[in-house]
Amino acid sequence: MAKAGEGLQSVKNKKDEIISAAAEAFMEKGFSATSLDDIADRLRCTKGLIYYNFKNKIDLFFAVHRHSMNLNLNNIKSVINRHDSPIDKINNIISTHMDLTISHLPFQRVAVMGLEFHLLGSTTPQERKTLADLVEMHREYERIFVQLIKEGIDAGYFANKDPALLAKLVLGTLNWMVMWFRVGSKSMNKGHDVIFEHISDFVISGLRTAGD
Amino acid sequence: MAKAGEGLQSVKNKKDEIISAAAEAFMEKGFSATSLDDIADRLRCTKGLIYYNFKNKIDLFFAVHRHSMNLNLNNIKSVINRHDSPIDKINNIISTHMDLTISHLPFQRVAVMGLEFHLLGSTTPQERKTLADLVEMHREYERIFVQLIKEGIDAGYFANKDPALLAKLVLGTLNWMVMWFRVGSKSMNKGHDVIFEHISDFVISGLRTAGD
DNA sequence: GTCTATACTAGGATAGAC
DNA sequence: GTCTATCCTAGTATAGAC
Repeated sequence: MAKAGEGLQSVKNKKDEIISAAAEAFMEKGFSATSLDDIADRLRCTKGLIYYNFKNKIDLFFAVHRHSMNLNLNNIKSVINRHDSPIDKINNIISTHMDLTISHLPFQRVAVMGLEFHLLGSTTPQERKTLADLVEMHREYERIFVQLIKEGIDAGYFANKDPALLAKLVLGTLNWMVMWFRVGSKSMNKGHDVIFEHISDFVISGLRTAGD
Repeated sequence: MAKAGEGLQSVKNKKDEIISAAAEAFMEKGFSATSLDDIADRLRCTKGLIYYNFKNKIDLFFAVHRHSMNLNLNNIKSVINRHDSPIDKINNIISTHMDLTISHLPFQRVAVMGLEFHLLGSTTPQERKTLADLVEMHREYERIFVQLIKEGIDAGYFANKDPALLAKLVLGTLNWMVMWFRVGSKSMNKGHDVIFEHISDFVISGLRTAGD
């Protein structure tokens, strides 16, 4: 199992503290329903401090979102740079993704929320640019999956189907975890390793599409 | 391919019209960010009319959510009542779910949103009851998947793994469609049938977990 | 840097005309 | 039934004290 989330300094500056608190608040209520007072309350400070560190609410959300994507990309890249076989790479990338999900649930929730953020029309040009950057980070993340699947197909491990579609299916299975995975949940108390293994098996074998 | 969505009268009363418009608005902006004026604008009426038909905003959202779940449950039940083999049933339920997703995208989006609605604390007892009902409908829907997977395992089609977990993985793959599927999207212009087939293959083969 | 005002507005909700 | 007018709270954002 890959150790995810390293490379984050645990001594945080104020900005990082706000980002963490915001991630938790956004996870619980979503972007619009979360007030800056909600976030400030978690930090035992007032929203004045938030405005000192961030331009406004959407700016803070973007910071959280960017933090999530950096976390994901850094971890996943360190995995694919190892010289493993395609099938090992896929296995590692899957377990890294799952590990990130459970270790940083609030950030993963925000990453998913941000993905839904069409944020149609009402954004300023500056915001649009930031949003485009973030979307590009998601694309980059997805491209890594596409690439690995492609390699797996070329190596004869996986069925010869559209890698772009397959990547979306794999990411669907993995990302949906944020909907049902709860730390310390009783209904799913097998222990994470067993869950990880089952999910990994499901995805790999889905990619093989052997049966018929 | 199952024909989904029949049994909805196309001559709608006002309540249904509002529900449809609300579903579209909620899909675009989410619950909190959607104003009643947004919904009223789509209908070319004023929010007065909405308040005449629904108690308040959350009440309207619940109505949309309930509508979605009824649609889903009715369609899916008509499929499993046919006397097919387990493997055919699974195939049919998957294609029905996908068909519902693309035919009623706004409602499926709302169903997913509603699922995220922990709506923590701030709800009234009455709202809590409604919310519990809706969650129960999701559970019922999921139980159908669990049951079919169980049958598939017993019949020797699928790997002997926890059906509850497998159902979550299957539903993850399927539900995640609402995140990337766009009607008339250019990037995914294979035609729906091909996409359906690939998704179906992926899921079925994931359930088999044959490989090792 | 952090907090305490306080300004300002969007938007949920209601009363009452038609 | 549907709309107009209005109320009013919640919550973003800012100015300025400390």
